[in-house]
Amino acid sequence: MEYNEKQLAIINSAEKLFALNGFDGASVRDIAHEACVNLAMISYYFGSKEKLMEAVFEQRTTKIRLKVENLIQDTSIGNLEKVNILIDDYVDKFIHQQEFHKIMLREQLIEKNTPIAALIHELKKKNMESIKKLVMDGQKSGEFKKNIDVTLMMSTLVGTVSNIITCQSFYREMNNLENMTEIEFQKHVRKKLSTHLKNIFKSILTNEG
Amino acid sequence: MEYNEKQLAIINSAEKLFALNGFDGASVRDIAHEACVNLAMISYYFGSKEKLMEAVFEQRTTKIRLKVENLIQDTSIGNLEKVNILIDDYVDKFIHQQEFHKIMLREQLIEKNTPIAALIHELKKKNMESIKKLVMDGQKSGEFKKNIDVTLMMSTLVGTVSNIITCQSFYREMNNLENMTEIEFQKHVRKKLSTHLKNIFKSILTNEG
DNA sequence: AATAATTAATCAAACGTTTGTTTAGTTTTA
DNA sequence: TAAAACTAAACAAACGTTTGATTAATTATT
Repeated sequence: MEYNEKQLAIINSAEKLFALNGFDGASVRDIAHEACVNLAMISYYFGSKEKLMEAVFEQRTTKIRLKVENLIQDTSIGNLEKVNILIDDYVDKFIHQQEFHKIMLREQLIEKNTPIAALIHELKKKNMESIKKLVMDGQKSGEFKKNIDVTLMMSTLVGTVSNIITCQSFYREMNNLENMTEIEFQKHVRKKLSTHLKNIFKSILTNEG
Repeated sequence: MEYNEKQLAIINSAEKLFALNGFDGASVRDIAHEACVNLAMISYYFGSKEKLMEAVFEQRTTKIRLKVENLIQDTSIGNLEKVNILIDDYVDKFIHQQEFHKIMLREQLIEKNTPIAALIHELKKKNMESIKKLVMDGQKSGEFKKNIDVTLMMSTLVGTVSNIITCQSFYREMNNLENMTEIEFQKHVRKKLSTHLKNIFKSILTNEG
């Protein structure tokens, strides 16, 4: 879908306010005001608030799919190295699209079969299948051990990153990082998360001693 | 606070619907209907919807504090064993109070200084301090290694459990557990999460080979 | 190239619902 | 019989959406 400037302004404002206040908590009036457009333009362009939410998803999910497919093909990289690249990719995506990820977290708490729930489900399933394949490759080559619960492992990846991002201010407080600028802090967290998760994954996947 | 039967019915219904639809998504009419009480009873007993939410928190957080304080005192248990007990305690609490934890997850996405945000913050801070102390004890005794990021470690605990509980149906689907009863599944997840997290924590905390 | 016709974009105002809360009255309890 | 518990109805405010009018931009016609 191609959007003009005004439509993109609405989508960006919607993303921001949906992330902050939730779908029901963010009124179309607030979104219109934030985007500096007339209230009626939202219905005019997107049809409804619900459809606007779908547009936000459509706009963001296109870029969000992990680059696993291409990565798996590459024969010049070891499988553990591939996993490490994947971790960094995931951490980066989450940090740089925090608001959208917050919407996703919220949406997953609703156990209804909305069109958005279907989009999220498909996205997760595709990623999971790719990663399962990657783990199997590592097991065949002898790099990884047997009996790995990939779902559980991915929950640790996704869960840890989600938690840190959701509780940023708490993390800052606990580690006396309140004076860091936003960019400094992002860099710090990125590095910390990366090494933390790589260590965990190494311990889950290999028989390192 | 002491609540009568009707008040408890309201609190329970509110917990359920807040977890499912969020604060704004759950109307007081829905809550009243679910609790089989007249709409006006909510204002009558709790004053407002906001105060009802606070009552839900007050009612649940009293039981939720991890039993770390007592645990730390106990000299008959090793520190790694204490950590393992803590993990089981946390997993159990999360599984048996899923709805309340979903509300907490949602509430943490809102970056506003609501009374509830303050309650959550205090709860987390107290737990974090206790666990930091526990880790330090383990380091002094030589059981644990140095340079442990406790915040990051706790993010992995909380994040992994949250993620699995939030995405239960996805976890079931990925592991072909759709036919399990709710209780069987809870037992299964409990065991899986427990061993998974204990392995991770052992690897984070000790120099095991 | 100038004008008419058509479409798209924009807006303030109003629509009908639903929202949380209150009222004023009734029933129950002690 | 006074206080507490309870209710149906009404309240104003906020909600998402639609309307009808107006302006800007594009296309068609002469």
